[in-house]
Amino acid sequence: MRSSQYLLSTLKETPSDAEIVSHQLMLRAGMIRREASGMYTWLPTGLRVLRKVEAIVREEMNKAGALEVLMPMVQPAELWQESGRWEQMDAELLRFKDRHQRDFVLGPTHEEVITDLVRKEISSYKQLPINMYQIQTKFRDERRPRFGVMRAREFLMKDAYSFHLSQECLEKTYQTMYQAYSNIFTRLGLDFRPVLADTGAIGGAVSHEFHVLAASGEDAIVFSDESDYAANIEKAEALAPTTARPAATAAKTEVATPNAGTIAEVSALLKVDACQIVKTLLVHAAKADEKAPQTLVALVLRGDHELNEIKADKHPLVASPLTFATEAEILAATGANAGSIGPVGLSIPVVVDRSAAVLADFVCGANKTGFHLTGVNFDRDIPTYEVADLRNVVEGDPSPCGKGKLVIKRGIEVGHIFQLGDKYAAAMKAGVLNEEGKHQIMTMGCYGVGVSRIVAAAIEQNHDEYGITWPAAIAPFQVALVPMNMHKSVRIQEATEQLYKELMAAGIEVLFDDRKERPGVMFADMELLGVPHHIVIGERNLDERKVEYKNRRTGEKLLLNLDEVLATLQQQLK
RNA sequence: CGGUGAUUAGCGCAGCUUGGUAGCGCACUUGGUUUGGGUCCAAGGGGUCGCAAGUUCGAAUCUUGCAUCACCGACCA
Repeated sequence: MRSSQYLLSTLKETPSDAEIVSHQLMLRAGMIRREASGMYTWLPTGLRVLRKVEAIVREEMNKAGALEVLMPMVQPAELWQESGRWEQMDAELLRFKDRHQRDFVLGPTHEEVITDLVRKEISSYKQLPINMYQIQTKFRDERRPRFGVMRAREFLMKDAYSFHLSQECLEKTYQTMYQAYSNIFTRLGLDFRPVLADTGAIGGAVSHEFHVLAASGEDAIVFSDESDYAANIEKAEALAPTTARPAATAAKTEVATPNAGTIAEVSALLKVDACQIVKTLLVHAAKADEKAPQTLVALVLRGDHELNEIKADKHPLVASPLTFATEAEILAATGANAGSIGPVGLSIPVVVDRSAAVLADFVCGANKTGFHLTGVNFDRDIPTYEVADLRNVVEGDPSPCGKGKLVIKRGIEVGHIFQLGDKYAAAMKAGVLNEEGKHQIMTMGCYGVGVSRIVAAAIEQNHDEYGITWPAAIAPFQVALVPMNMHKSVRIQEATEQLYKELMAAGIEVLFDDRKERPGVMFADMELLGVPHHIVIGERNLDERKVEYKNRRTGEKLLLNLDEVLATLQQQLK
């Protein structure tokens, strides 16, 4: 490709609304342009990278025995009504009507469509297992799109769905997919980790996420420093402390804490460490039955701990989805403002985190605005309560696997695999005849890869002060030809044209910068784009029939004879 | 959806307080200059100042409403 016939569209300045480095570099390198919030046009350079990611995903899926299909992006509402997700999913599901006033959705995922397909096409156990996938645009009307294509509303995803008669068979395909995903991210040249994950709204029992490690990652993932345990923080269990609760020694005392509402303020005012204070969060309670008015539940945590909303959401007393009480509800239930509430004397159920439950003589709100209690003890002062795991683990906690302590890192979720079970197949009555000739509901797995997100994640992990330093497998071009002042020198032009022809003939993806630009402009653009191998052709070395090779990532430079350029590059590209 | 902020040329921004019909840098066009790290000089093209209404002789500037965008939070395949 000659850059004079290409759309480089590089920017010298960083657009002001791009926050993270991958978004900034994708804009500056001319890879994407925003069309609306969370919706992007992929320019030629961006699309080249996207297609390479796609190709690797496709190859590995095919190798793993999955069959490629292409399902419609626009889906009829009836399927979603049948699975129950028409009601379950909120505004994230973009709904609209056609000219006949029939309801449709823009597909955020394809469990419904694939299940519908399979129940029509597959009728015998002999056709199972089957694993089908597609690489397609998804639309999720995110409340808050951000970070460019990292969290876009419209994005490219590879989604696969497998169907089985037995759990054993599902587990086998799950393992195959786990391996295929590891192969994909290894080939992409990314530093990634598979971690145990929560199954979330999609349902199912067992699930792993594949994370690319990056400081800008939206997810916290935890590792054991002594075993291979790794999990999303949402999923990681905080074990109950092994130490017994000390005996109560202090009397319950009310102290005035005017203007001290937060844990930090109370801690400073009373000179008590945050881990001896408990915080109380009021959330809406699960309805006992349709007639019961929705009331509240108090969640009690140590002052230095954070609520894990997934765990709270799953607690039987707590309404799902988890919602916090309003100021007015808090006042009505406790008689105090949010900054002064505590578990003593409440008339609503109290659920205490395991770590908070072993505290003695602790501090909490007095349920009286502007006052706290010191010397508070469970059982003595709070007769009825329940203990549960409610908090996020913190660094240094014992690993749930029993070996080692936890370390926390940040990750970008680029893949997610689920053992779904029969959730969709049962709701949509997708079954086959088994060996006994009886109708049996199938069990499902589903497996997603965020193809467009991978492009951003790869940049988060591979950049420097000059621009992108692509892993070899997904660079938009393999080699940049950078002639110095070609328009002034016939022999440079001839040498470069010759090299271009030679490299193209060898099947190498070359970007030939034939613009009438100064050297600095060309160097800056080729580095911004992150082309891995640069060949600089200048008068200086041409006297000895030599050109300069430069490696984008390592900065390594070599002087090459003109006739050894191709062989050297082929060696580098291996 | 709550909070905060923004919206003036393709990009980055100034002008707004104190109303008088728009400017700077980059990019773009032309000519020259320079040529191994985003040269320099000159001339030029490009803007219904997000939209609408209001106040006013006069609005980018003041008022009101709306829209869009971003960030923080909530939410989340």
